[in-house]
Amino acid sequence: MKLYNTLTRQIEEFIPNKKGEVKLYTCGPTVYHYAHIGNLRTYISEDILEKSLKYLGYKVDRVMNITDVGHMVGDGDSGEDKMLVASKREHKTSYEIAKYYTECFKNDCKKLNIRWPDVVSPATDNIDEYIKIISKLLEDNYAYISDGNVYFDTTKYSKYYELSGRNSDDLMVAVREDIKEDTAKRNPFDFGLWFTNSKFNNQEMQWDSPWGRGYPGWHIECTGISIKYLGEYLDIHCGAEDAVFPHHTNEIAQSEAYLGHKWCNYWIHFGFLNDKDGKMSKSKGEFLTVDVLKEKGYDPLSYRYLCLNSYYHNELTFSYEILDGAQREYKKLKNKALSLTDDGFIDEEKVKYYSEKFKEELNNNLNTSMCLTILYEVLKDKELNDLTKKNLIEKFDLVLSLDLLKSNEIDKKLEEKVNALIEKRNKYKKEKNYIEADKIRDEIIKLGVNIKDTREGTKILWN
RNA sequence: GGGUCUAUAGCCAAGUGGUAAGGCACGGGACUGCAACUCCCUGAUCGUUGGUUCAAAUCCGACUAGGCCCUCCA
Repeated sequence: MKLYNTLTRQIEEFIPNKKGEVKLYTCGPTVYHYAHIGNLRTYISEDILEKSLKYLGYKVDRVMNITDVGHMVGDGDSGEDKMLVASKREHKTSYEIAKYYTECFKNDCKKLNIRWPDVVSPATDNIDEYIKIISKLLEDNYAYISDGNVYFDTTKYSKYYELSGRNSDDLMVAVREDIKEDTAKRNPFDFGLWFTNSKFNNQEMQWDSPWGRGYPGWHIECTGISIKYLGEYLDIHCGAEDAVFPHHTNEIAQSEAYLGHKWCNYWIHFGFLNDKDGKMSKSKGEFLTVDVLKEKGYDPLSYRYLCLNSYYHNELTFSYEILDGAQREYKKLKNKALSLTDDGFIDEEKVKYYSEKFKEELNNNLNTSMCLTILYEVLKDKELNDLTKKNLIEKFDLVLSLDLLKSNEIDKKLEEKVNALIEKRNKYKKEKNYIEADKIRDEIIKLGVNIKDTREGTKILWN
């Protein structure tokens, strides 16, 4: 399987540490608010990666963290803790906030057919692990204590800039206007491992540690959770493109300093979903959640289809025009799949042929756009009978997860009502009273379904 | 200022040296009493500009435009 590795900046053959097995770590969400669809794009991509690896025959151990210990607020750093701000806003404790938004995130994943990873661990469940790692980093002089906090010394780790391709001379300190430089650091790019003394002094979540009561830095949680559940050798670590620096850069530094050897061979990063003004955010513009899309009449899976129609690393620009297009495409595709019958016998040779083609495209850096093309090819292939097509679509949907063969729940009462109206309409049609017939059709459309006249009679089109 | 990624028809998008996949929309046709369903047909020389090559959307350089990052984010 070929994947684009940020570490080497090229597409390379993926070779796991242990043949046939993949240790996969994916950075999870910060649960201080609802996730917008841009956030969710990353998890769709990770879902595709996990399912593709499995489809290709790998055994996959996947772990994801939930960041439930606060960092900064909103899209600017006004010096308040995110969890704390949410607590005040909703009159709940930080723990209640975390629990609530974790559930919301889980529900969004369900709606988008994102499989919930086997291990999902909240940052606050692993404090002992962080303390163990930080203690060793201090022992080995990779870390130091200053002004009550523990920092990682980035000058002690020679490959610090390997992932991001930067160098210390060209980085700007506190580049954003509202950020103040932390003067307790020895070097400007050192980062906090444990805080007992910071601007978030009213942090609700605090724990005892050898360095005083406080809370862990942001980066240490992924290192701690990953090593705890997946061991010292990781195959793939992924996240959105904005995590390359500093988050993943810092993770590599502290993990390899702690372990004393190379930690993870493949780093995969996902492109953003932007709007016209650039990066989507929770505080600017429309706050687009899955539920907002649903309220506007979009199927969440139309959004999944939209994401699947291009490479995971490409940026996407969101607009309703694009989503409308994706929904149209998705609905048409699904209608075609659902209209397949169980006729014929399964043509094993053809199944093998198309399955291999599909695998080849997954192997090619997860070319999901081509996977969809193959799906269209299967539907168009005149030599294939319906049952063979169905069989192939079922296989492809293990990865695509677009529910292509799953007809929507049919409301029995509604069906009876619509059938009665169709009968009435057919009477008028026979009498060539098209005015009344059209009135009834309008009535049916108002009930939320469409109808289609075919040679075999009038059929109901469930949306 | 530096790093990094991207630029293909109205829209989404594949293609990684040999004369541009696929989908949607539009238009035309078939079917239909009509139709929102279905089926058939139809479109681009690849941001600009140099260079390498027998041959470039594909490699190299410059330029232009845009995204992301430089201690919040997916």
